[in-house]
Order: sequence, then C-alpha cells, then structure tokens
Amino acid sequence: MLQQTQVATVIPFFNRFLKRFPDVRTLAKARVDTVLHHWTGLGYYARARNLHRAAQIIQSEHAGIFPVCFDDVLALPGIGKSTAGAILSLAFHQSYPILDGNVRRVLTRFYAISGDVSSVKNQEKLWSLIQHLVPSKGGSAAAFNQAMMDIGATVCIRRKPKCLTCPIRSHCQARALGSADSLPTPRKSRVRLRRMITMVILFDPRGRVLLERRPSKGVWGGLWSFPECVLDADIEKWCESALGVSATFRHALPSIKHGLTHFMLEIHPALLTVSARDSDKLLSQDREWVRPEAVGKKGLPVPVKNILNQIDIQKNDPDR
DNA sequence: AACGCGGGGCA
DNA sequence: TGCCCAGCGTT
Repeated sequence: MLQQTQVATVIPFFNRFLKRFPDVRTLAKARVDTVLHHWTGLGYYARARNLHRAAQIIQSEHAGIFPVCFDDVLALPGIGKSTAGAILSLAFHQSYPILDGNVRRVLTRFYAISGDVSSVKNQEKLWSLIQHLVPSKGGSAAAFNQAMMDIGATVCIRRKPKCLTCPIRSHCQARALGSADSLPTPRKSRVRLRRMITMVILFDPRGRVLLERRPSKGVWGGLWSFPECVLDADIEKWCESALGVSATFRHALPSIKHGLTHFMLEIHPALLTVSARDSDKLLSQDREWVRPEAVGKKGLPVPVKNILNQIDIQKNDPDR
C-alpha cells in the first residue's frame, strides 16, 4: 500500500507499466531485465522481481488465472497476509482484513494502543482486532477495508490528525485521552551512516561504457551498475587486480549523494579508458559494454542513470 | 534530515 | 523467531 500523497506520482508510472505488461502472460514471459527497466526509479527493486516471479507462478501453476484461495495468494512471492487480504477483499469480495500502515495507525489510536507497533505482542493484538472487526460479508469487507485505509490516509494521518472531522471520533480512545498526536509510539530512530565509494566507469576505444549486473540480493538487487571500489584505492591498480585489465585514468566527475535506507551513499565517479586488447576480457553474462545513450532495456539505479545521461551530454557538447 | 512503507531472508 | 534490510516521497 502506498501513502495517499504518493499515489498521484505513482499512477502515471503504473499506467506505463500496465501498457507494457497488460496481463500475467506478458509479464511472465518478459525478461527480468525488461521488468526492472520499467521499474527504474521506483525503488524497492525486489518488488519488481517478486512481481515477475509471481506472474510466472500464476502462469505455470494456476493456468494463468489469478488464484482466489487465500493460501495460494499468500504463497506468491512478495505477498504477505495484508496484501493477500487486500487482493481477496477488494478484487474478489471475500472477507479478509487489511492491516497496512494506515489501518495500523487508525487502530492504535482508536484503541489507544501504546508501545512499539511492530512488537510481536502488538502485531498479534492488531491482527486479532482487525480480524474481529472486518465484516463477514465479502462486499462489506471490501467497503470496510477501503474505509479504514481512507480514514488513515486522509484523516487519521501520522502528524496532526484531523480528529475534528473524523467520522469515528466519538468512540476513539486516543481522542478521549488526548493522545492521538503521540500515537502510534514512534520507533527509535537509527543512525544513518555515510558510505563513500568510487564508481569505476570504464570506456572502451569505441566509447562504450562497462555495466555489470549487481547480485540479486542487497542494494539495487539485479540492477545494472558500474564496478565499484573503495574511495581511496588506486583505481588503475584496482582495475588490474580486480578486473584483470589495464586502464588509464581520464578524469573524475563531481560526487553525488544518494540516500538509501540505512546509509547515505557518496558516489565518486571516475572515468577510465581500457586498452583495446583488454576490452573483450571483461565480457561475461553479467558484464556488458553499452553505449551511454543506448543502454537498452536494463534496470538502472537512479544515480547510474544520471551519470550515463551526464556522460552522454558531455560527449555531445562541442565545448568539452 | 527524519520517517515509514509490507514483506523476505537469515541468524 | 526476531532481527535487519531496501529506495523513494513526504514532511
């Protein structure tokens, strides 16, 4: 589920995504690179991979028809209890609850539940509450779930909730106690560290750059990016030892700051040229020489996409 | 600059 | 089973 305010920016994206992958079959048979390409900039790239895998499972195990049994939906990658409930109640009018961030906030205020929302105890409490609250009639469950999410998204918002216009204010315990503003109990924040890396941007004699596919787990999983080395490394030596090629340093681009969940990444792009005899050595299934202006259907992290654009602009700028 | 999202993966 | 993780938009 997305925050209400994010929906407007995401809708054009989904329209494009749906145009490219209009049905399960199209998505299932697409290459994962193509799917990631159309997901570029949205973040949480594991979601795109899960969506793709789910389509393949629906295609192979459910004859291309989206399953309507809770356990089958839950078994799809990327779908947990809440999302399964959302699909079955909203799309198929079955009686299952949704417990997303919005609903969770409404409940913790309505019942004045304090303490860490994500603790096992509170999770059980919230699931138990919402399971008892959801109407047993499927059509009513859909309306109820939608209403709960709408209240959370528009009235019972995280900061400065609009209690005065809330349709369920008369029975809200947090409002009675005057504690709506301080619930849900904020989780303790973590320090976000800073990490600095060098992105090694290798050019071959034909002006193409080297991209490599990142591991499917971790940051930018499955996306294509530049090789990386630690900031204070001798980059030419690093190319020799890590990549087995001789490369000549050309120049550096201004550093880029990019925020990720648990750290702030400071990227220092360095441009190098690989000798003609070595450029073929780098080719593999997960490494490709690409023209900066024609990367093709690959998923790219936002900063990598920006760097490629920048390189392309510089190349076509006669002043450079 | 801080925060939260719904779920997966790994001790 | 409890924890840690992701990339973006909003505030």
